[in-house]
Amino acid sequence: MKETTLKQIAEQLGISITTVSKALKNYTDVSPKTRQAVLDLASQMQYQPNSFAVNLRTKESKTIGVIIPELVHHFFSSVIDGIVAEAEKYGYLVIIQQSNESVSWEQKQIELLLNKRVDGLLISLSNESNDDAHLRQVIDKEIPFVQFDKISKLLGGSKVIIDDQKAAYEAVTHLIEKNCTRIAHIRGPINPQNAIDRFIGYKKALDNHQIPYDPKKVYTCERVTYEEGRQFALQILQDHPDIQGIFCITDLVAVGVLAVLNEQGVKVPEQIKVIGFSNWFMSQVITPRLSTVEQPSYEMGVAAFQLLLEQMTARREQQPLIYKTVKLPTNIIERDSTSGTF
Amino acid sequence: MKETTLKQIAEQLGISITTVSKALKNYTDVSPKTRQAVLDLASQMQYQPNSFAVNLRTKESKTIGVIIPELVHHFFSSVIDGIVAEAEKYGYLVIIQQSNESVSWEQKQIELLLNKRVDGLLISLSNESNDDAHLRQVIDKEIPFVQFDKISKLLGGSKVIIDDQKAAYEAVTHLIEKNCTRIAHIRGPINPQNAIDRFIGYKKALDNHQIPYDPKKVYTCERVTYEEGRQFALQILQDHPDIQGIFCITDLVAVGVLAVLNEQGVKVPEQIKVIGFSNWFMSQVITPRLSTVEQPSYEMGVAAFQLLLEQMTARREQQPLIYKTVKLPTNIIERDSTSGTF
DNA sequence: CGAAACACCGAAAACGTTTTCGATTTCAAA
DNA sequence: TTTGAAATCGAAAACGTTTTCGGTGTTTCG
Repeated sequence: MKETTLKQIAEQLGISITTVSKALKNYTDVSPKTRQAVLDLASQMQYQPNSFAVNLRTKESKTIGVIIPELVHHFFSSVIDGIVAEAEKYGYLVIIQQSNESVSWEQKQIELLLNKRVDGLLISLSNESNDDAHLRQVIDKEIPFVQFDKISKLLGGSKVIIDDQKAAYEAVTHLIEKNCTRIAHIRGPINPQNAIDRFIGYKKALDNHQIPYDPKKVYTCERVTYEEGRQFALQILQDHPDIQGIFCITDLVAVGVLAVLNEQGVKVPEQIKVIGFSNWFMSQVITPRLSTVEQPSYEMGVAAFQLLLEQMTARREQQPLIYKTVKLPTNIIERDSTSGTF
Repeated sequence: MKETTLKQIAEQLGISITTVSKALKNYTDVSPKTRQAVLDLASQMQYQPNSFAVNLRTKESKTIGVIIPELVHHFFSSVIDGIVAEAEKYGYLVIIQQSNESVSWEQKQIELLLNKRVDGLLISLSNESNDDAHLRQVIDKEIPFVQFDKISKLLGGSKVIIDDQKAAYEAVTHLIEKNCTRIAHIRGPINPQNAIDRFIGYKKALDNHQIPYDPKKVYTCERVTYEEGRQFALQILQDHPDIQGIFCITDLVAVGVLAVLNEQGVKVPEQIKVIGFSNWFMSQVITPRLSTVEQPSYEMGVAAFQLLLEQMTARREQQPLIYKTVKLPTNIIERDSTSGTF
């Protein structure tokens, strides 16, 4: 009925707890004979080390924490997928907490996870997080820590990102190559680095193709929703009836735009071309199928865990933490919403 | 630099560890004066109990495990959302593992979580799981345990489900009320209880409305994908050119169906009406917007945790576990894909 | 004034493991 | 036969907390 412990095995075999422990952990100072006896009895009694005791003794939980804005986003659940899969290979379990795009929640979740004494932390910042005081403590305490996707450039630690500027540049260039010259951008909120970078990429692409930048053609989302996509689409039709291309901060917004254009009888891609970002699953099943920027979400999770693992092993060996930044490649996926030229 | 411990506080104050511990936990046998002194110093030194030690001592981890087939499904991430939110209220953290629809993985994940000594387990079965031997051990060990959504009727423990038969009955009846008489059903795999129940609901609805059941109009998915939706749609158009309604096991499949009908120039809902299941986010943004059965996913997560909590507290108080089954209500959401009558 | 009640505190055990370090035994070499 | 090294083992401490139980010292009441 009760759980098997080292003590029980030791008593049954008439040897010490120490020897049992050593036998199970491949120490060299235990004879082959006793080792075998221990192994046999242990498997027979279905011995499982008590992880509470192991944690206490080793000061490790073999658990990492992940904080993301929202789980119910295809991108994030896909990143998590990658993290969990990679973590599993090394015997780590993953605890996921959501910040709900609020910096105070983010703060709270960090403390929760630190109290649970996770071995490391993976964070994608909330849109609200322009200030990073609550993250400083993580750095200061030397907790292994890596940021992914939505990061703070000012903050130390490892990072896994895509080249948002380049990706946005390519997306807008894609529109330009289709002969779009009047191109609007529905951008993300002010704080997040990736919204900023994509906006810069948009401007650079215009600039490099001798298209004048017009701030009136830029619309700023607050919450990056389907609804906002719809609203801005209407707004754009009203403000710029001659618009030819729309570059959206994310597919969700682009889908909202497409819905409105569809309702208003505007033909896509014949009259207006639309490109999104992130390649949500949804994008390939709507009509017209949405062109977008593919972002390696699963791979991002894998890479993030690997960087974290480096730090965790460094820490175990009392060595200074290694901070790296990994940039993952993106690529344009051309579908119906940008096909053909004007 | 080092973590604050009870010992440090005790030494600073010249009292015993015992008293410090009691002061922090509202024991009655410590004077207000010393209590205050302890509280002050503790907050000043930023004392945080070492959870490893607490776990070991209390034999609780304040952590629960969740096993789902796949995270990257809107339904499941939404359930998880509910679980995490509710768990947080009671100080529980959540570890999520995926079975990838494979029974051997499911087995493996259960063992992983049990080894980590989670206080309870929440499971939604994989499609493969017709056999439940690997779950018996959980029941036998008296681990608090509740199944949700995809359950095994044979297995004990608490359960949170919807009334799949009723929901499917209503969905098909909805089609019939729109004057559909020739109705196909794209069903789920053979094992999962909910696929079976929805199929039964489909048959009952036909039966109750004097429509003969035709097994040729039933198509069985193996992996319940968008692609399968497309394939079966083509098949249906070929087998039953006069079909009027299609009831799909899930929205994802329905979206595949819609795509094909669209490509083939079949008008929805004018020529064929389609209804899905689960109300994925996608369903309200495609054209035509998909009618579906709303399934309370977030609420399912909340309810599942509550049932688990009941068991966990019962267990802590050495009382027999309470097993309950909760059925959550569903309702039909009518959108464009079933609007109008023939 | 004596006894009983009360308020406050601490020693110690326990949870189960890992690891250090010293002790013992064995065996080959001198 | 002695010596030294090698092989094998175990005692004990440590990780940090919780909780039982007994021990003071003080107050209250008959």
